[in-house]
Amino acid sequence: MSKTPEKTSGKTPGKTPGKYATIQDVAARAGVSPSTVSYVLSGKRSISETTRQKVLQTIEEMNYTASSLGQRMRQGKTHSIGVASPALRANDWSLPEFFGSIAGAAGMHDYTAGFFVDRTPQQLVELGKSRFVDGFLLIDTTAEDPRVEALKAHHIPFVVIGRVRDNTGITFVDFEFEQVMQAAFRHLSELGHKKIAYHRLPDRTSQDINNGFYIQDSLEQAKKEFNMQVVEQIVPMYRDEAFTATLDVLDHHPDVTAIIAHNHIETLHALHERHVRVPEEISVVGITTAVAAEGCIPPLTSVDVPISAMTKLAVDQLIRIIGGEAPLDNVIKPAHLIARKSTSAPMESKLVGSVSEHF
Amino acid sequence: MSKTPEKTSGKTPGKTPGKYATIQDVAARAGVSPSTVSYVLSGKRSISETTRQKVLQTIEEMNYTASSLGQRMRQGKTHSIGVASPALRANDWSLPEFFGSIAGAAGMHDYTAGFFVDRTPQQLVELGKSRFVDGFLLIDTTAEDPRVEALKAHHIPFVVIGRVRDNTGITFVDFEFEQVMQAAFRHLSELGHKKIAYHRLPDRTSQDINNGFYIQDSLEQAKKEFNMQVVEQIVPMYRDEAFTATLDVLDHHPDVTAIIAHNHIETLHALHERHVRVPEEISVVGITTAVAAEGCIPPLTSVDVPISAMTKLAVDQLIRIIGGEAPLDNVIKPAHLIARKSTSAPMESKLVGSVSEHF
DNA sequence: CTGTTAGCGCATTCAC
DNA sequence: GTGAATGCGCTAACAG
Repeated sequence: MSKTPEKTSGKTPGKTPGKYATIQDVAARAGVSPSTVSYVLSGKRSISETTRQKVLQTIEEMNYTASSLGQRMRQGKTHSIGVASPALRANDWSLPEFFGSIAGAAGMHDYTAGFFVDRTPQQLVELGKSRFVDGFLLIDTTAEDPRVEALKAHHIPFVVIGRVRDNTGITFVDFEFEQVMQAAFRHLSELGHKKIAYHRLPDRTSQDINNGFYIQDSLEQAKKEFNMQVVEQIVPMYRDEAFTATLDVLDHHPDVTAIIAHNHIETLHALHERHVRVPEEISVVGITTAVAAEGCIPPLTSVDVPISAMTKLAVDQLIRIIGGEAPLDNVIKPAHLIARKSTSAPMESKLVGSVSEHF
Repeated sequence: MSKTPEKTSGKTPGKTPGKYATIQDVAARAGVSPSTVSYVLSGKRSISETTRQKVLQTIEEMNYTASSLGQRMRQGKTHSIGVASPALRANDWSLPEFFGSIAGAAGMHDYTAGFFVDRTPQQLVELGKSRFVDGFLLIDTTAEDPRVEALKAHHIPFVVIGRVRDNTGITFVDFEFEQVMQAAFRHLSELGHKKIAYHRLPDRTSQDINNGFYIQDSLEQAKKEFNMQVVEQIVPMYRDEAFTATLDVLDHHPDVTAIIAHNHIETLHALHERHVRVPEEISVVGITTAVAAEGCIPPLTSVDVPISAMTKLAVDQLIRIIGGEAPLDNVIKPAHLIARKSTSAPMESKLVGSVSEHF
């Protein structure tokens, strides 16, 4: 199959505008009007089979692909959404899943996702007003997030992944963090655990990240609901302190039979280093994604955060809003604990008060 | 009047019902022509201070921001680049730095970076031909990468981060992998190490990922250049096998005084588990990013891969190409070993042949 | 069933 | 120094 050697011959002789054929070129060559070509492509009205074939063939011959620039211009939309994120954490293991799923979800709607790291609210507003993007996905929101106010004030479409303190009038997709601890406590309680350790987030984190609030609340609720002794340790998320904290539990709280960990990786490494078998000697519950949990040794019992599902939903909502449709109801993805291989009934000998009873 | 009686598109001065003000609106209100407004904004020709101020003030009043849609249309460019990546590895620690730096570098040129995960060469070509993006950054290229051929055949601008087997006529930015082993060997040799272990990549990986070739070559060179005993172990990148391999070294090669590791995380964990002190008892050299290396305990001596610098350069090159300029010369970022805290002189008692000499 | 036509918002030539 | 006019490539409203 030989490609047209003379690229310039598509239109007026001597004219070499862009290097691609336009819909006009195709129409001229096929002897029809531009709108016919457009309709053949979009299928928005019926075309006689004869002309359809002719147009299709010409498109093939000229190697034509519709310019999204023209389409975007005509439609007044950029077909791209912005993901506004604060500085990226260097060791966030959920990031690949996060990026991948956003890019994938956007792609299904023929949208691109562009990433805007660490931009000011003002910059985001400019990006929106200039229609550089059609709207934003906001991630890692804080309780009082200035980006939310700014975008709202300028009527720029956005969806929050997470929540802020005052969620009235905003569209969000979040995880049911207020049930996380109950789910974990319930599971451990049913297995017979009486005394557990929890790597609590430091207060500053709790205030900065909105999830912090919900998790703290959830912990208080769980403590009321279940008769469980809890050793609380302040452990910043994503830091090596979780390693030390775990060793601390082993050293100073030998009767603890389970650990609920935000940073399960470090906890597992610490236990492994001390040759403490999981779950035979101690159970571990994480809060992470299914992919990460299944990758653990042993596969981690975890309250799974459905990142892909959440981002997909968020993208869907954003595109509804961009398209002028009313968004669906806000969704808080329920927290479910998935029992994998890192939890079991506690060792008899370690059970609180059982030492004297059994020996 | 036009045709539609109700579809007043905001042409009436001072009123912008739901849409944004256009350059026409501003011009009308300021009593000048659209081109004047345009020139005030672009500074591409001189404007009398009087009108300049008036226009600027009107822009302020009407809260006008130029539509990038119109600009893109006029310029024939989308102002967005695509990053074409195979499936994202779930535990690639360099990903945040990678994404962040690409987004940042693109932002400096007023470009967005969109991520296209796991697309076929054909899909990428369509994306380019439809001017959905202006060009591509190709990452994780293989020796014979079909994406390269496809994009080249259709004259779609692209830059490779990495290299392919035949690099004639393509623009790339890469790291000097062919010097990595020499750098590591030299450092260890200077410290006095005589016998070391290397976690070699499996052959299949070497063929799939172009880096593999260069690293293997580098290893052969280094073995010739330095008088060093080398225990080679096949270890897939990014897998737990590195953990086991490290334990193997400890168990079966007690006289090894240093390890060169592609997957330093697992190696460090294994050593930590066995209570082997780094660098007192064994030295470790990694091949990773500065950020990751500095985050290690102890801070890792490493042949640093300058991800941010490479991506920035790649983005710059791509944007030159998109703009019709000739790209600068291809760059291979030199491999430098940065000595941090994970290497030191070997233990006297472990030195090959030294046991009998000293005791 | 198909063609004509009018913009989408902007940057840029050409006139003055 | 400034304004008027011209498309960029496409879709959709309006005629046939």
